Amino acid sequence: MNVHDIIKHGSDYFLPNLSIDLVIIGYHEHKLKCLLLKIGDKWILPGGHIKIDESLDVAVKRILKFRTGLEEPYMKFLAIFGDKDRKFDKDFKQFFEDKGIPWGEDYWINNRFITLTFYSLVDIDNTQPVLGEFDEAFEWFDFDDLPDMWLDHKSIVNSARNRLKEDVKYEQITYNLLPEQFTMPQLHQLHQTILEEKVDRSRFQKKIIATGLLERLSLLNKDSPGRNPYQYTLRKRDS
Amino acid sequence: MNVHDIIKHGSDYFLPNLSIDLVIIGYHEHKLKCLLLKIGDKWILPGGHIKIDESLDVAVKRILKFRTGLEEPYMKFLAIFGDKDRKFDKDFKQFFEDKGIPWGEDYWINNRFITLTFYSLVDIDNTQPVLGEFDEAFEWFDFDDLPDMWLDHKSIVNSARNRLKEDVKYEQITYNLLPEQFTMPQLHQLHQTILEEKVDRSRFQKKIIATGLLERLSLLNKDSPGRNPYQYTLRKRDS
DNA sequence: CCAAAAGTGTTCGTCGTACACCCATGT
DNA sequence: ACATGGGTGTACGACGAACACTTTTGG
Repeated sequence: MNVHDIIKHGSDYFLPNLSIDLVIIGYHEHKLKCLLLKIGDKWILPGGHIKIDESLDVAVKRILKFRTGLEEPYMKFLAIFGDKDRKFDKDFKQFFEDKGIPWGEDYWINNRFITLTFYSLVDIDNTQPVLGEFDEAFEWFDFDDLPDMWLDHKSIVNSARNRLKEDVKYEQITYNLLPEQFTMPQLHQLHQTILEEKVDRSRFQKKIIATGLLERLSLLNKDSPGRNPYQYTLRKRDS
Repeated sequence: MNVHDIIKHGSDYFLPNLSIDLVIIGYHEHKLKCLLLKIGDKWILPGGHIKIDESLDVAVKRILKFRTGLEEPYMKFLAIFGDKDRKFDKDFKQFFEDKGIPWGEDYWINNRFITLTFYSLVDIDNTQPVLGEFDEAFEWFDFDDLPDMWLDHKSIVNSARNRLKEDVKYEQITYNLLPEQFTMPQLHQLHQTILEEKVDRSRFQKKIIATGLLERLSLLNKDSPGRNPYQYTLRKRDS
């Protein structure tokens, strides 16, 4: 099956009214980032569809792996978007006409889709984004500086950002945004960025260490002034 | 459109691969209950499908209202069940053959469905369940004493029960399980039932009152021994 | 030696816990 | 009067918040 066939007859391969959109979140230089793809002059969330004979969780992992190259990324259900007027027809018409690609009202791609959204936390430096057939570029955008996006995709991104803020309070999930080895100041700064507020260093460190989830490694040699921080890594499960 | 037409050609009216299942939860005599429908010799969760030109939230409210008669029930998203082998074909074949109703492999009802599940909290005494075309009976089942159910419906019910336990810790939602006016001992007992553990009366009362969400009304006249409890009701929003 | 960064300690207040005590009602 | 059930108060401890202090490094 080729891409132009899918645009037209996607229902032959995929569940016809469902789509999956991913908010892939990274962290770089004290900023939360989100991976977007450029189609035409606007940006879009990476996503895909569920094969007719494919379980949902398999589909999500397949799409996520395809987009990031990661084997076991952290991933969590975000929300459903099911409005009846949620269609991409006008945007696609514009795009395909600009590109000189055939387009028709009855193409599958113009269907009304119910979208299942997931968010994923990744280490940017360990991620190799992959472009789809129509994607002209990818870019990690700052959450506070999003470009023009298709339809309601900007609000999906923002709901993921708010959701992350909520989840961090109850779950230990932020390690996924950092390299395998990281320092406490790094983790501390990350939490402050996510929560958008100051967090007491002393208390933070004690709380994190008290969970027993981290393993303290050797000191990191910096070349900047100040004491060298310890490095930490997520403790193995079976220990 | 009649029901036999829908079984066969449902895709003409509904999104073809999506279904909605509802875990409708009530509370009676210190027990959490769940509304189930009898089809054949097994029980099933009330549910329905999304019309082709209908928003998801409208669909859920429509189905919930149809099943309970309630205008504005409390409702919350639970989970998605999207396994590829999730089909009802064998059960339906059995049922329709027993009933002498025509059945064919290619009927819509045999599709693979991705199921969106929601849970709802209702006041049992204020709820009038409605039977669908094939439903032989409805009944409020104790969570600890569920009957034989279709497919994975029993596990859906159990995940709703666990979810409720989690949600109660962070949200004030339990009022929906009680009549409009209730007493503090009632609410206290309800929380103990949901959490399946003892809760200190004194602390509970102080915490609830401190939220400022409740309005204290007149005393309730009991005919049992002991002091008369105050009645409470949920304070109006705009006050 | 000093500034900067990392790590640890101390004090204080708030809130959850457990329990005791007081109040009202039917028998 | 007393058992039963409902409402409130108190003493204790754990934990979060704020801030101070010590340790290590580069310049």
